[in-house]
Amino acid sequence: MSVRVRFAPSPTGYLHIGSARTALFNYLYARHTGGKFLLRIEDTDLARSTEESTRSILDGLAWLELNHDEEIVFQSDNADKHRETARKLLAEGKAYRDFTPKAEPNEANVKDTIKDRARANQGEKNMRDNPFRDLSVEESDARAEAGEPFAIRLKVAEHGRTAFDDAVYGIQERNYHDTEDLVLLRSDGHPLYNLAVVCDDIEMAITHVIRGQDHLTNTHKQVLIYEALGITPPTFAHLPLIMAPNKGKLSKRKHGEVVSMTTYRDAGFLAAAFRNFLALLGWSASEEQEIYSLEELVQKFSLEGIHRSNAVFNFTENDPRKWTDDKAQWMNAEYIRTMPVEDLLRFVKPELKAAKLWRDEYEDDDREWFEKTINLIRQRFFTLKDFSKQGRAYFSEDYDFDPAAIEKNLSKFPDLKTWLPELADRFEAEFADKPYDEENIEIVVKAFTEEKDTKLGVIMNGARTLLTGVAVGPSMLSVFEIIGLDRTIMRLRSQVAWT
RNA sequence: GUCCGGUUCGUCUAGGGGUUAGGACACCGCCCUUUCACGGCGGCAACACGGGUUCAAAUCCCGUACCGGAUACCA
Repeated sequence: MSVRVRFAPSPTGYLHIGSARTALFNYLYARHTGGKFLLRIEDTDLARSTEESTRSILDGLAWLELNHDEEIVFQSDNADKHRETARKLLAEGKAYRDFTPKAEPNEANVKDTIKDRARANQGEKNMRDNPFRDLSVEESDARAEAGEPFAIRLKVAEHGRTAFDDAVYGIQERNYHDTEDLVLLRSDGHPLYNLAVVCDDIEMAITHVIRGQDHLTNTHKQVLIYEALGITPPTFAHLPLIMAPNKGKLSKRKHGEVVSMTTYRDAGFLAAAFRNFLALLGWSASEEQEIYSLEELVQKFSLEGIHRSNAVFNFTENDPRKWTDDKAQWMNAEYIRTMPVEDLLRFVKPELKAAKLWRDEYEDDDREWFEKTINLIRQRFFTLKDFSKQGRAYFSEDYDFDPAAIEKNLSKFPDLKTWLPELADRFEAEFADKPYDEENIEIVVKAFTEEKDTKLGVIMNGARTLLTGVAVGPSMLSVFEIIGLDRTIMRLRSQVAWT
């Protein structure tokens, strides 16, 4: 039977880094096995689901290039089928009506309330003590017909255990004793998560459920539903969780945008690099290679390579340099400086366009210059943003001067205020009749340096500041050449940086 | 509380009876260089703890600690 997996996010926010990795693993497994990667939006929680969130998640997946097969399934569209299934189980005596009035959840802190309640039970709670569990069919029917509201709960047997062989965690067993008679259908008629998931997974013919480890207990409940339905459950593979630096939960509320996929897109990350980084969080091919193309990931991915322990997404709040995981930043830089230039150009173009630095000539008349420039400046860049920020001076006359660069390379050497314009004159004279290339530039600048009885670095770094606005970059000889004679002369004469 | 899971450098990880416990990122130092966040070389740094089993344990077993997850008419 061919593999069918699904990524099933609930649209209650943007695409979280953990969800993105789950999607990636599902995608890789599907492609590796030649199966299908399906998408299902779990929007059964009407109160929290939003269309905007769905769009944001879809955007995130599109950015990561995790294209799904077949039509997107919206879980809410299947509510009738879910209800039908619940009624079927009720009719078969595998579920029962619970007429207990619905308890309103404490809005403020649902999680804590639940935890406190569970703790208060001291683990002594009998999961089978629901008074309506053994209500006679006649009475149950009568009360329902009389219009009394009820929820439908699964009737979990007194003795026995659920068991499944997790592809990552191995054999998982749980006594029925520890599982409550879970609610399948709310008293307002809305199907609940566990029921909906099972129905849809069956409907979609899912063969492998790959999802976060936080679903481990849900899986036992779902196995129960499969058993009640008489259907063989799919294979489960639970993924270790991605934690915050303090090993606590990585949450949208506490950690903000670092966990959102769109943040990385907007910060100038390459999808390929981030995908690569994500793939290595909780999975490895048991080898030392770390840079993988998508094709390699697809080829090497296996459920066996998934780890059992949680991974930390490492970043330091309030440290701009380490706002996100170091390795993710390094990997992005690695991609930027090593990928084929032609590929990189496709990503640089929209970046420059967005910054209003793009000129169509870069694709025809100036293509050679453009490619050479990108190739030169990418060596020290970390993100696509750097092309429009640090690299701005290569594409525009309207660029800023980094105060630190001025301080370091200009202010300390007041002579440069007259020397640099002088160098401009020298360039103008010297290059009137010879090629403005690195070799000749070096000769001229060195001669100039000797005349002024100063160090080469003083002239070079002063020029760098004037020509590029920043203190870092490629070899100055290359910079002179790539900026071109006219712009070099103009910028060396300019006094704006000095004011 | 109860159930479940986990624990190798700061982080991501390799190794699953005999290894100088390997790599990557980060950090530090040196080199290259006109500066530099490129590059090169090097350094720091880990088997949670306690018992077993064994000639031999990071590796197998048990316990403890710690961390995490779940515990809802949320998903």
